[in-house]
Amino acid sequence: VQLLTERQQLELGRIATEVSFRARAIVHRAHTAADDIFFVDQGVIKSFRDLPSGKRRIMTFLFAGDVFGLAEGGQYVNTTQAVTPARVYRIPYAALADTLRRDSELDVQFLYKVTHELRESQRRQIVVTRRDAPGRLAMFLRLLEHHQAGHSVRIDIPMSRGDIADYLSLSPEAVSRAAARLSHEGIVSFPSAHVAHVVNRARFERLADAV
Amino acid sequence: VQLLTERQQLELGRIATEVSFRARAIVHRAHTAADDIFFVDQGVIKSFRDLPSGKRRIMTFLFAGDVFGLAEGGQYVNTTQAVTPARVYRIPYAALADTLRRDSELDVQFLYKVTHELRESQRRQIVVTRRDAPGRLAMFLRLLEHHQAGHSVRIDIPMSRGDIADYLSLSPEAVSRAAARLSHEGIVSFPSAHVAHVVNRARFERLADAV
DNA sequence: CGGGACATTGAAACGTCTCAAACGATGTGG
DNA sequence: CCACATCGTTTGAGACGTTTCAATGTCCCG
Repeated sequence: VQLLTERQQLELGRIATEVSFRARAIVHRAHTAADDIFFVDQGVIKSFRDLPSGKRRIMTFLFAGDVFGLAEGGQYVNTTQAVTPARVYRIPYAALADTLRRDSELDVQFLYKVTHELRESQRRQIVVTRRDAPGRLAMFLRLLEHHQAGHSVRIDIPMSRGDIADYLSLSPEAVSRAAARLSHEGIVSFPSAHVAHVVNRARFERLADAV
Repeated sequence: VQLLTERQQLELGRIATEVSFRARAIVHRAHTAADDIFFVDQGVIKSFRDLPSGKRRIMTFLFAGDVFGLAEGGQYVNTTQAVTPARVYRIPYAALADTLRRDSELDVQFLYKVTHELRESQRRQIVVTRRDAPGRLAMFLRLLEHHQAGHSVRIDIPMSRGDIADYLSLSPEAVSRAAARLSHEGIVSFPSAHVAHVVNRARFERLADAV
Protein backbone atom coordinates (compact mmCIF):
# COMPACT_ATOMS: atom_id res chain seq x y z
CA VAL A 1 0.00 0.00 0.00
CA GLN A 2 1.44 3.28 -1.06
CA LEU A 3 0.81 6.03 1.42
CA LEU A 4 0.34 9.68 0.76
CA THR A 5 3.03 12.26 1.22
CA GLU A 6 2.80 14.60 4.16
CA ARG A 7 1.80 17.50 1.95
CA GLN A 8 -1.00 15.47 0.41
CA GLN A 9 -2.22 14.37 3.80
CA LEU A 10 -2.42 17.98 4.83
CA GLU A 11 -4.28 18.88 1.69
CA LEU A 12 -6.80 16.11 2.22
CA GLY A 13 -6.94 16.89 5.92
CA ARG A 14 -8.62 20.16 5.08
CA ILE A 15 -11.58 18.45 3.45
CA ALA A 16 -11.57 15.17 5.38
CA THR A 17 -13.47 14.25 8.51
CA GLU A 18 -12.17 11.64 10.90
CA VAL A 19 -14.80 9.13 11.87
CA SER A 20 -14.62 6.18 14.25
CA PHE A 21 -16.69 3.03 14.09
CA ARG A 22 -17.07 0.26 16.58
CA ALA A 23 -16.97 -3.32 15.42
CA ARG A 24 -19.93 -4.29 13.25
CA ALA A 25 -20.96 -0.71 12.54
CA ILE A 26 -22.02 0.03 8.97
CA VAL A 27 -19.90 2.65 7.19
CA HIS A 28 -22.05 2.99 4.10
CA ARG A 29 -24.85 1.01 2.50
CA ALA A 30 -25.14 -0.20 -1.06
CA HIS A 31 -27.72 1.58 -3.21
CA THR A 32 -27.65 4.76 -1.19
CA ALA A 33 -26.35 8.11 -2.43
CA ALA A 34 -22.57 7.97 -2.73
CA ASP A 35 -21.68 11.34 -1.27
CA ASP A 36 -18.34 10.46 0.24
CA ILE A 37 -15.21 8.50 -0.40
CA PHE A 38 -13.25 6.93 2.46
CA PHE A 39 -9.74 6.09 3.58
CA VAL A 40 -8.97 3.46 6.19
CA ASP A 41 -6.79 4.90 8.92
CA GLN A 42 -6.80 1.92 11.22
CA GLY A 43 -8.82 -1.24 11.71
CA VAL A 44 -10.30 -3.73 9.25
CA ILE A 45 -13.40 -3.19 7.17
CA LYS A 46 -15.31 -5.58 4.93
CA SER A 47 -16.92 -4.61 1.66
CA PHE A 48 -19.72 -6.90 0.49
CA ARG A 49 -22.91 -7.41 -1.48
CA ASP A 50 -25.94 -9.44 -0.56
CA LEU A 51 -27.02 -11.47 -3.54
CA PRO A 52 -30.63 -12.16 -4.48
CA SER A 53 -30.13 -15.77 -3.42
CA GLY A 54 -29.47 -14.58 0.10
CA LYS A 55 -25.79 -15.41 -0.05
CA ARG A 56 -23.31 -12.75 0.87
CA ARG A 57 -20.19 -12.16 -1.16
CA ILE A 58 -17.40 -10.21 0.51
CA MET A 59 -15.65 -8.40 -2.32
CA THR A 60 -12.65 -7.36 -0.25
CA PHE A 61 -11.31 -6.68 3.19
CA LEU A 62 -9.93 -3.17 3.63
CA PHE A 63 -6.85 -2.36 5.68
CA ALA A 64 -4.98 0.78 6.69
CA GLY A 65 -4.25 2.97 3.66
CA ASP A 66 -6.96 1.48 1.45
CA VAL A 67 -9.50 3.70 -0.31
CA PHE A 68 -13.12 2.67 -0.56
CA GLY A 69 -16.50 3.97 -1.58
CA LEU A 70 -16.79 2.57 -5.11
CA ALA A 71 -19.82 4.08 -6.78
CA GLU A 72 -21.82 3.61 -9.96
CA GLY A 73 -24.52 5.96 -11.10
CA GLY A 74 -24.17 8.03 -7.95
CA GLN A 75 -24.77 5.10 -5.61
CA TYR A 76 -22.48 2.84 -3.66
CA VAL A 77 -22.23 -0.61 -5.17
CA ASN A 78 -21.15 -2.36 -1.96
CA THR A 79 -21.99 -2.15 1.70
CA THR A 80 -19.06 -1.65 4.04
CA GLN A 81 -18.95 -2.64 7.66
CA ALA A 82 -16.29 -2.46 10.35
CA VAL A 83 -14.87 -5.86 11.28
CA THR A 84 -12.78 -4.46 14.11
CA PRO A 85 -13.06 -1.05 15.74
CA ALA A 86 -11.93 1.25 12.97
CA ARG A 87 -11.09 4.83 12.18
CA VAL A 88 -11.61 6.21 8.70
CA TYR A 89 -11.32 9.51 6.88
CA ARG A 90 -14.43 10.62 5.13
CA ILE A 91 -14.15 12.99 2.18
CA PRO A 92 -17.08 14.46 0.23
CA TYR A 93 -16.84 13.49 -3.42
CA ALA A 94 -17.57 17.04 -4.53
CA ALA A 95 -14.76 18.52 -2.47
CA LEU A 96 -12.41 15.78 -3.55
CA ALA A 97 -13.12 16.30 -7.23
CA ASP A 98 -12.38 19.95 -6.72
CA THR A 99 -9.10 19.27 -5.01
CA LEU A 100 -8.07 16.70 -7.60
CA ARG A 101 -8.64 19.15 -10.40
CA ARG A 102 -6.24 21.55 -8.75
CA ASP A 103 -3.62 19.07 -7.62
CA SER A 104 -2.76 16.74 -10.48
CA GLU A 105 -0.08 15.11 -8.36
CA LEU A 106 -2.72 14.00 -5.91
CA ASP A 107 -4.91 12.93 -8.78
CA VAL A 108 -2.19 10.63 -10.05
CA GLN A 109 -1.89 9.25 -6.54
CA PHE A 110 -5.55 8.34 -6.63
CA LEU A 111 -5.12 6.72 -10.00
CA TYR A 112 -2.37 4.69 -8.44
CA LYS A 113 -4.56 3.61 -5.55
CA VAL A 114 -7.45 2.51 -7.71
CA THR A 115 -5.02 0.64 -9.94
CA HIS A 116 -3.77 -1.10 -6.85
CA GLU A 117 -7.31 -2.09 -5.95
CA LEU A 118 -7.76 -3.45 -9.44
CA ARG A 119 -4.67 -5.60 -9.14
CA GLU A 120 -5.86 -6.90 -5.79
CA SER A 121 -9.24 -7.65 -7.24
CA GLN A 122 -7.64 -9.70 -10.00
CA ARG A 123 -5.46 -11.48 -7.50
CA ARG A 124 -8.54 -12.44 -5.56
CA GLN A 125 -10.08 -13.88 -8.69
CA ILE A 126 -7.20 -16.31 -8.80
CA VAL A 127 -7.81 -17.24 -5.17
CA VAL A 128 -11.51 -17.93 -5.36
CA THR A 129 -11.27 -19.96 -8.55
CA ARG A 130 -9.09 -22.55 -6.88
CA ARG A 131 -10.80 -25.84 -6.50
CA ASP A 132 -9.59 -27.01 -3.10
CA ALA A 133 -10.69 -25.34 0.12
CA PRO A 134 -7.41 -25.86 2.03
CA GLY A 135 -5.47 -24.15 -0.73
CA ARG A 136 -7.86 -21.21 -0.77
CA LEU A 137 -7.62 -20.87 2.98
CA ALA A 138 -3.83 -20.94 2.81
CA MET A 139 -3.87 -18.14 0.24
CA PHE A 140 -6.21 -16.19 2.44
CA LEU A 141 -3.97 -16.57 5.47
CA ARG A 142 -1.02 -15.39 3.45
CA LEU A 143 -3.02 -12.37 2.36
CA LEU A 144 -3.70 -11.54 6.00
CA GLU A 145 -0.05 -12.01 6.78
CA HIS A 146 0.94 -9.45 4.14
CA HIS A 147 -1.17 -6.87 5.90
CA GLN A 148 0.47 -7.40 9.27
CA ALA A 149 3.78 -5.99 10.36
CA GLY A 150 6.55 -8.56 10.19
CA HIS A 151 6.23 -12.07 8.82
CA SER A 152 6.45 -13.97 12.03
CA VAL A 153 4.75 -17.33 12.40
CA ARG A 154 1.74 -15.73 14.03
CA ILE A 155 -1.17 -14.53 11.93
CA ASP A 156 -4.07 -12.65 13.48
CA ILE A 157 -7.48 -13.39 12.01
CA PRO A 158 -9.71 -10.45 12.84
CA MET A 159 -12.79 -11.75 11.01
CA SER A 160 -15.13 -14.64 11.69
CA ARG A 161 -15.18 -18.00 9.90
CA GLY A 162 -18.37 -16.92 8.26
CA ASP A 163 -16.70 -13.82 6.85
CA ILE A 164 -13.86 -15.92 5.52
CA ALA A 165 -16.40 -18.24 3.94
CA ASP A 166 -18.20 -15.33 2.27
CA TYR A 167 -14.89 -14.04 0.99
CA LEU A 168 -13.57 -17.36 -0.31
CA SER A 169 -16.94 -18.36 -1.64
CA LEU A 170 -17.14 -21.45 0.52
CA SER A 171 -19.59 -22.63 3.15
CA PRO A 172 -18.58 -21.94 6.76
CA GLU A 173 -18.36 -25.70 7.22
CA ALA A 174 -15.87 -26.00 4.40
CA VAL A 175 -13.70 -23.31 5.97
CA SER A 176 -13.78 -25.09 9.27
CA ARG A 177 -12.89 -28.41 7.67
CA ALA A 178 -10.09 -26.80 5.67
CA ALA A 179 -8.63 -25.37 8.87
CA ALA A 180 -8.90 -28.75 10.56
CA ARG A 181 -7.06 -30.30 7.66
CA LEU A 182 -4.23 -27.74 7.65
CA SER A 183 -3.90 -28.33 11.34
CA HIS A 184 -4.01 -32.13 11.05
CA GLU A 185 -1.34 -32.10 8.36
CA GLY A 186 0.96 -30.00 10.50
CA ILE A 187 1.03 -27.00 8.17
CA VAL A 188 -0.82 -24.43 10.26
CA SER A 189 -2.10 -24.62 13.82
CA PHE A 190 -5.03 -22.67 15.22
CA PRO A 191 -4.54 -21.86 18.90
CA SER A 192 -7.85 -20.04 18.78
CA ALA A 193 -10.37 -19.19 16.11
CA HIS A 194 -8.71 -15.83 15.61
CA VAL A 195 -5.05 -16.79 15.58
CA ALA A 196 -3.04 -19.00 13.25
CA HIS A 197 0.55 -20.22 13.51
CA VAL A 198 2.47 -21.28 10.45
CA VAL A 199 4.04 -24.54 11.58
CA ASN A 200 5.66 -25.62 8.35
CA ARG A 201 6.52 -22.54 6.32
CA ALA A 202 7.79 -24.40 3.26
CA ARG A 203 4.68 -26.53 2.89
CA PHE A 204 2.51 -23.54 3.64
CA GLU A 205 4.04 -21.49 0.84
CA ARG A 206 3.99 -24.43 -1.53
CA LEU A 207 0.32 -25.02 -0.90
CA ALA A 208 -0.55 -21.35 -1.31
CA ASP A 209 1.46 -21.18 -4.54
CA ALA A 210 -0.02 -24.33 -6.00
CA VAL A 211 -2.60 -22.55 -8.07
CA VAL B 1 -17.92 2.31 -21.50
CA GLN B 2 -17.38 6.02 -21.34
CA LEU B 3 -15.55 7.37 -24.33
CA LEU B 4 -13.21 10.29 -24.51
CA THR B 5 -14.17 13.69 -25.74
CA GLU B 6 -12.96 14.81 -29.12
CA ARG B 7 -10.45 17.17 -27.60
CA GLN B 8 -9.02 14.42 -25.43
CA GLN B 9 -8.79 12.08 -28.36
CA LEU B 10 -6.80 14.69 -30.21
CA GLU B 11 -4.52 15.18 -27.26
CA LEU B 12 -3.87 11.47 -26.95
CA GLY B 13 -3.58 11.17 -30.70
CA ARG B 14 -0.40 13.18 -30.56
CA ILE B 15 1.34 10.61 -28.38
CA ALA B 16 -0.50 7.46 -29.49
CA THR B 17 0.44 4.98 -32.18
CA GLU B 18 -2.18 2.97 -33.98
CA VAL B 19 -1.31 -0.73 -34.16
CA SER B 20 -3.17 -3.60 -35.79
CA PHE B 21 -3.06 -7.23 -34.74
CA ARG B 22 -4.36 -10.29 -36.48
CA ALA B 23 -6.24 -12.91 -34.51
CA ARG B 24 -4.10 -14.75 -31.98
CA ALA B 25 -1.30 -12.18 -32.05
CA ILE B 26 0.22 -11.27 -28.68
CA VAL B 27 -0.09 -7.61 -27.73
CA HIS B 28 2.11 -7.71 -24.67
CA ARG B 29 3.54 -10.42 -22.45
CA ALA B 30 3.39 -10.73 -18.69
CA HIS B 31 6.67 -10.11 -16.84
CA THR B 32 8.13 -7.92 -19.56
CA ALA B 33 8.86 -4.22 -19.24
CA ALA B 34 5.59 -2.29 -19.16
CA ASP B 35 6.52 0.60 -21.43
CA ASP B 36 3.13 1.26 -22.93
CA ILE B 37 -0.51 1.46 -22.08
CA PHE B 38 -3.19 0.51 -24.62
CA PHE B 39 -6.69 1.39 -25.77
CA VAL B 40 -8.87 -0.96 -27.74
CA ASP B 41 -10.15 0.69 -30.89
CA GLN B 42 -11.86 -2.32 -32.41
CA GLY B 43 -11.82 -6.07 -32.00
CA VAL B 44 -11.71 -8.29 -28.94
CA ILE B 45 -8.65 -8.99 -26.82
CA LYS B 46 -8.16 -11.40 -23.96
CA SER B 47 -6.06 -10.69 -20.90
CA PHE B 48 -4.82 -13.74 -19.02
CA ARG B 49 -2.25 -15.37 -16.77
CA ASP B 50 -0.79 -18.82 -16.99
CA LEU B 51 -0.76 -20.37 -13.54
CA PRO B 52 2.01 -22.62 -12.23
CA SER B 53 -0.38 -25.56 -12.45
CA GLY B 54 -0.55 -25.06 -16.20
CA LYS B 55 -4.10 -23.78 -16.10
CA ARG B 56 -4.88 -20.51 -17.77
CA ARG B 57 -7.07 -17.91 -16.17
CA ILE B 58 -8.52 -15.25 -18.44
CA MET B 59 -8.88 -12.18 -16.25
CA THR B 60 -10.99 -10.25 -18.69
CA PHE B 61 -12.00 -9.79 -22.28
CA LEU B 62 -11.36 -6.31 -23.64
CA PHE B 63 -13.68 -4.52 -26.02
CA ALA B 64 -13.69 -1.20 -27.87
CA GLY B 65 -12.97 1.68 -25.51
CA ASP B 66 -11.30 -0.43 -22.82
CA VAL B 67 -7.88 0.49 -21.47
CA PHE B 68 -5.33 -2.20 -20.73
CA GLY B 69 -1.71 -2.65 -19.79
CA LEU B 70 -1.97 -3.13 -16.02
CA ALA B 71 1.52 -3.07 -14.54
CA GLU B 72 3.15 -3.76 -11.20
CA GLY B 73 6.75 -2.97 -10.44
CA GLY B 74 7.32 -1.84 -14.01
CA GLN B 75 6.16 -5.10 -15.54
CA TYR B 76 2.90 -6.23 -17.08
CA VAL B 77 0.98 -8.56 -14.83
CA ASN B 78 -1.06 -10.19 -17.60
CA THR B 79 -0.47 -11.33 -21.12
CA THR B 80 -2.84 -9.93 -23.73
CA GLN B 81 -3.70 -11.54 -27.02
CA ALA B 82 -6.03 -10.66 -29.87
CA VAL B 83 -9.07 -12.92 -30.07
CA THR B 84 -10.30 -11.35 -33.29
CA PRO B 85 -8.38 -9.08 -35.65
CA ALA B 86 -7.95 -5.95 -33.58
CA ARG B 87 -6.75 -2.38 -33.70
CA VAL B 88 -5.36 -0.69 -30.62
CA TYR B 89 -3.77 2.59 -29.66
CA ARG B 90 -0.42 2.29 -27.99
CA ILE B 91 0.76 5.08 -25.69
CA PRO B 92 4.14 5.22 -23.95
CA TYR B 93 3.67 5.41 -20.19
CA ALA B 94 6.20 8.20 -19.88
CA ALA B 95 4.46 10.40 -22.42
CA LEU B 96 1.09 9.63 -20.89
CA ALA B 97 2.22 10.54 -17.38
CA ASP B 98 3.47 13.79 -18.78
CA THR B 99 0.20 14.56 -20.50
CA LEU B 100 -1.86 13.61 -17.45
CA ARG B 101 0.10 15.99 -15.28
CA ARG B 102 -0.80 18.80 -17.60
CA ASP B 103 -4.40 17.88 -18.30
CA SER B 104 -6.16 17.11 -15.04
CA GLU B 105 -9.42 16.68 -16.91
CA LEU B 106 -7.91 13.80 -18.84
CA ASP B 107 -6.44 12.44 -15.65
CA VAL B 108 -9.88 12.30 -14.10
CA GLN B 109 -11.07 10.50 -17.19
CA PHE B 110 -8.43 7.85 -16.63
CA LEU B 111 -9.43 7.55 -13.03
CA TYR B 112 -12.92 6.96 -14.27
CA LYS B 113 -11.82 4.24 -16.65
CA VAL B 114 -9.80 2.35 -14.09
CA THR B 115 -12.69 2.62 -11.67
CA HIS B 116 -14.86 1.11 -14.35
CA GLU B 117 -12.43 -1.76 -14.76
CA LEU B 118 -12.54 -2.30 -11.02
CA ARG B 119 -16.30 -2.49 -11.02
CA GLU B 120 -16.19 -4.98 -13.88
CA SER B 121 -13.62 -7.02 -12.06
CA GLN B 122 -15.87 -7.21 -9.02
CA ARG B 123 -18.81 -8.11 -11.17
CA ARG B 124 -16.84 -10.95 -12.63
CA GLN B 125 -16.06 -12.20 -9.17
CA ILE B 126 -19.76 -12.67 -8.67
CA VAL B 127 -19.99 -14.60 -11.92
CA VAL B 128 -17.21 -17.06 -11.33
CA THR B 129 -18.26 -17.84 -7.78
CA ARG B 130 -21.59 -19.19 -8.94
CA ARG B 131 -21.91 -22.87 -8.43
CA ASP B 132 -23.80 -23.96 -11.54
CA ALA B 133 -22.21 -23.94 -14.96
CA PRO B 134 -25.39 -23.08 -16.93
CA GLY B 135 -25.89 -19.98 -14.80
CA ARG B 136 -22.34 -18.87 -15.30
CA LEU B 137 -22.61 -19.36 -19.03
CA ALA B 138 -25.83 -17.36 -19.12
CA MET B 139 -24.14 -14.49 -17.31
CA PHE B 140 -21.26 -14.67 -19.73
CA LEU B 141 -23.56 -14.54 -22.73
CA ARG B 142 -25.30 -11.53 -21.27
CA LEU B 143 -21.94 -9.87 -20.80
CA LEU B 144 -21.16 -10.43 -24.46
CA GLU B 145 -24.55 -9.07 -25.36
CA HIS B 146 -23.87 -5.83 -23.51
CA HIS B 147 -20.82 -5.25 -25.66
CA GLN B 148 -22.71 -5.63 -28.90
CA ALA B 149 -24.83 -3.02 -30.57
CA GLY B 150 -28.53 -3.60 -30.00
CA HIS B 151 -30.02 -6.26 -27.81
CA SER B 152 -31.42 -8.48 -30.49
CA VAL B 153 -31.79 -12.19 -29.90
CA ARG B 154 -28.51 -12.89 -31.64
CA ILE B 155 -25.27 -12.95 -29.68
CA ASP B 156 -21.93 -13.33 -31.41
CA ILE B 157 -19.34 -15.39 -29.57
CA PRO B 158 -15.94 -14.37 -30.88
CA MET B 159 -13.92 -16.61 -28.58
CA SER B 160 -13.50 -20.38 -28.38
CA ARG B 161 -15.13 -22.69 -25.84
CA GLY B 162 -11.73 -23.10 -24.26
CA ASP B 163 -11.43 -19.35 -23.76
CA ILE B 164 -14.86 -19.25 -22.19
CA ALA B 165 -13.83 -22.09 -19.90
CA ASP B 166 -10.67 -20.27 -18.86
CA TYR B 167 -12.72 -17.17 -18.17
CA LEU B 168 -15.50 -18.87 -16.21
CA SER B 169 -13.10 -21.14 -14.45
CA LEU B 170 -14.72 -24.28 -15.77
CA SER B 171 -13.47 -27.19 -17.84
CA PRO B 172 -14.18 -26.95 -21.58
CA GLU B 173 -16.39 -30.00 -21.16
CA ALA B 174 -18.49 -28.25 -18.55
CA VAL B 175 -18.98 -25.29 -20.87
CA SER B 176 -20.09 -27.59 -23.63
CA ARG B 177 -22.50 -29.40 -21.34
CA ALA B 178 -23.86 -26.12 -20.02
CA ALA B 179 -24.54 -24.97 -23.58
CA ALA B 180 -26.24 -28.27 -24.37
CA ARG B 181 -28.42 -27.84 -21.34
CA LEU B 182 -29.43 -24.27 -22.16
CA SER B 183 -30.28 -25.48 -25.61
CA HIS B 184 -32.18 -28.54 -24.41
CA GLU B 185 -34.24 -26.44 -22.02
CA GLY B 186 -35.20 -24.03 -24.75
CA ILE B 187 -33.51 -21.00 -23.23
CA VAL B 188 -30.73 -20.40 -25.72
CA SER B 189 -29.99 -22.10 -29.03
CA PHE B 190 -26.57 -22.41 -30.63
CA PRO B 191 -26.80 -22.38 -34.44
CA SER B 192 -23.01 -22.63 -34.49
CA ALA B 193 -20.27 -22.63 -31.89
CA HIS B 194 -19.85 -18.89 -32.37
CA VAL B 195 -23.44 -17.73 -32.38
CA ALA B 196 -26.16 -17.90 -29.75
CA HIS B 197 -29.85 -17.06 -29.98
CA VAL B 198 -31.83 -16.15 -26.92
CA VAL B 199 -34.97 -18.24 -27.34
CA ASN B 200 -36.70 -17.46 -24.07
CA ARG B 201 -35.63 -14.03 -22.91
CA ALA B 202 -37.49 -14.11 -19.60
CA ARG B 203 -35.98 -17.41 -18.49
CA PHE B 204 -32.61 -16.32 -19.77
CA GLU B 205 -32.63 -13.16 -17.66
CA ARG B 206 -34.00 -15.00 -14.67
CA LEU B 207 -31.25 -17.60 -14.86
CA ALA B 208 -28.55 -14.97 -15.27
CA ASP B 209 -29.92 -13.00 -12.34
CA ALA B 210 -30.25 -16.01 -10.06
CA VAL B 211 -26.98 -15.46 -8.29
C1' DC C 1 -9.09 -33.16 -49.68
C1' DG C 2 -6.51 -34.12 -45.74
C1' DG C 3 -4.80 -32.71 -41.20
C1' DG C 4 -5.29 -30.85 -36.79
C1' DA C 5 -7.42 -28.19 -33.59
C1' DC C 6 -11.78 -27.51 -31.57
C1' DA C 7 -16.10 -29.32 -29.79
C1' DT C 8 -19.17 -32.74 -27.98
C1' DT C 9 -20.59 -36.84 -25.34
C1' DG C 10 -20.03 -40.78 -21.93
C1' DA C 11 -18.69 -42.88 -17.25
C1' DA C 12 -16.37 -42.89 -12.82
C1' DA C 13 -14.12 -40.17 -9.01
C1' DC C 14 -13.62 -36.43 -6.16
C1' DG C 15 -14.89 -32.58 -3.20
C1' DT C 16 -17.93 -29.25 -1.63
C1' DC C 17 -22.84 -28.20 -0.38
C1' DT C 18 -26.69 -29.07 2.28
C1' DC C 19 -29.07 -30.64 6.21
C1' DA C 20 -28.61 -31.80 11.17
C1' DA C 21 -26.85 -31.90 15.56
C1' DA C 22 -23.51 -31.12 19.25
C1' DC C 23 -20.26 -28.06 21.16
C1' DG C 24 -18.06 -23.68 22.66
C1' DA C 25 -17.71 -18.84 23.58
C1' DT C 26 -19.88 -14.56 24.43
C1' DG C 27 -22.72 -11.21 26.56
C1' DT C 28 -26.92 -10.12 29.12
C1' DG C 29 -30.35 -10.16 32.71
C1' DG C 30 -31.90 -12.00 36.93
C1' DC D 1 -22.06 -13.82 40.28
C1' DC D 2 -24.30 -17.21 38.02
C1' DA D 3 -27.74 -18.92 34.79
C1' DC D 4 -29.29 -18.59 30.39
C1' DA D 5 -29.91 -17.37 25.65
C1' DT D 6 -27.63 -16.57 21.46
C1' DC D 7 -24.38 -16.70 18.08
C1' DG D 8 -20.35 -18.76 16.07
C1' DT D 9 -17.76 -22.99 15.39
C1' DT D 10 -17.07 -27.76 14.73
C1' DT D 11 -18.25 -32.43 13.25
C1' DG D 12 -21.06 -36.09 10.78
C1' DA D 13 -23.62 -38.31 6.60
C1' DG D 14 -25.73 -38.16 2.15
C1' DA D 15 -26.66 -35.64 -2.29
C1' DC D 16 -25.26 -32.99 -6.05
C1' DG D 17 -22.38 -31.26 -9.78
C1' DT D 18 -18.07 -30.50 -11.77
C1' DT D 19 -13.47 -32.64 -12.92
C1' DT D 20 -11.01 -35.98 -15.04
C1' DC D 21 -10.04 -39.46 -18.42
C1' DA D 22 -11.33 -41.31 -22.77
C1' DA D 23 -13.34 -41.55 -27.26
C1' DT D 24 -15.88 -39.77 -30.99
C1' DG D 25 -17.47 -36.11 -33.94
C1' DT D 26 -17.00 -31.70 -36.38
C1' DC D 27 -15.25 -27.62 -38.38
C1' DC D 28 -11.81 -24.83 -40.50
C1' DC D 29 -7.50 -23.94 -42.79
C1' DG D 30 -3.72 -25.12 -45.53
